[in-house]
Amino acid sequence: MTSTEGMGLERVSTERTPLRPTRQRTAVAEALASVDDFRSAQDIHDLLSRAATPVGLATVYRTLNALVEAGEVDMLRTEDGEAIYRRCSETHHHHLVCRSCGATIEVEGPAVERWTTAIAAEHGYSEVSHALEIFGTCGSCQR
Amino acid sequence: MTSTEGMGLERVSTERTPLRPTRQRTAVAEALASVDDFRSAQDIHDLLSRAATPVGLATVYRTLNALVEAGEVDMLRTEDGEAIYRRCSETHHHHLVCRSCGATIEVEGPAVERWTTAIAAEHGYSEVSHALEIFGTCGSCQR
DNA sequence: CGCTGTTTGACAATCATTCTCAATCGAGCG
DNA sequence: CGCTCGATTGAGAATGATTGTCAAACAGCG
Ligand SMILES: [Zn+2]
Ligand SMILES: [Zn+2]
Ligand SMILES: [Zn+2]
Ligand SMILES: [Zn+2]
Repeated sequence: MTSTEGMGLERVSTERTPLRPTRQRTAVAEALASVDDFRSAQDIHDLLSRAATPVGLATVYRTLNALVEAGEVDMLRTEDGEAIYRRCSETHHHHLVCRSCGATIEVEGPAVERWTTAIAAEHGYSEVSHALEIFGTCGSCQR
Repeated sequence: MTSTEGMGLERVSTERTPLRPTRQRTAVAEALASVDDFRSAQDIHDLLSRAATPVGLATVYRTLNALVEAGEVDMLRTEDGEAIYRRCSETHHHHLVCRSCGATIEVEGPAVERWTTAIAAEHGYSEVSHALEIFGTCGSCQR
């Protein structure tokens, strides 16, 4: 929660080529940390050009993907297929997203986890993973 | 299950502008009926040009979207954001998809339905909907 | 300082999807 | 039938997100 601290950017990808914590990579991480809902790569890019830390669009995409790989951020797709990103907790969870303002809440559901693996096994599927998002209208957007 | 019978294309969209069952619209519906896994719009288009019933790409997209609107087909997105479509049962369900060959199984989970609405209500979200897909490697693709 | 592998970013290239719009179709009508 | 008019089609252009290119800028190191 301390801005960039603990984001683990300094040690992204414990395997492979250890990424170097450059100015632009930090900037992207900070931008993500400064908002609490999902944003598109272009949003982040705009946000950074508006501020005093311009970062090339290509770099924003590269960094975002690296962060997703590293499990530092969650990525999901809007109705029309655009990728949106959000800084999330490291543990497995799902999202309750406001369809109107984008307010996001992380939720956990052991029952769901159990159910999906059970169903998959039941049908002989292995290496199971799943994607679950809940959409609705949040309290503030209601009235 | 009887090829095109009961696909409801003849009465798509009971509201709005009642769509006319044209040659190309029927062709797309049949193409979808002939496969049992998810296919991209381009796949359908190729499939139709290969056969003796060419249908313009734009029309394929238009028809597919119409069918989705009408709730006749399910659409979901691949990892890289491409839209894929599948003829499905009318009732609410989820998908267990083979990551390798695409084999799809429709599954139901009352528990999940209950959980999502409960969680949403708990956080003051209304007009709740959700998206859940399960991915894995099917039995045949295992060995 | 020079050397070398990494990172960047302006710009071009991809690619799925949508838009345009003139040509074609088809159901109802005289 | 043959005509009319809105619905439909499709070739090709346009859009827009994402990725690829590659030369220039950088960073750690001897
Ligand atoms: Zn809201
Ligand atoms: Zn889960
Ligand atoms: Zn389905
Ligand atoms: Zn399979």
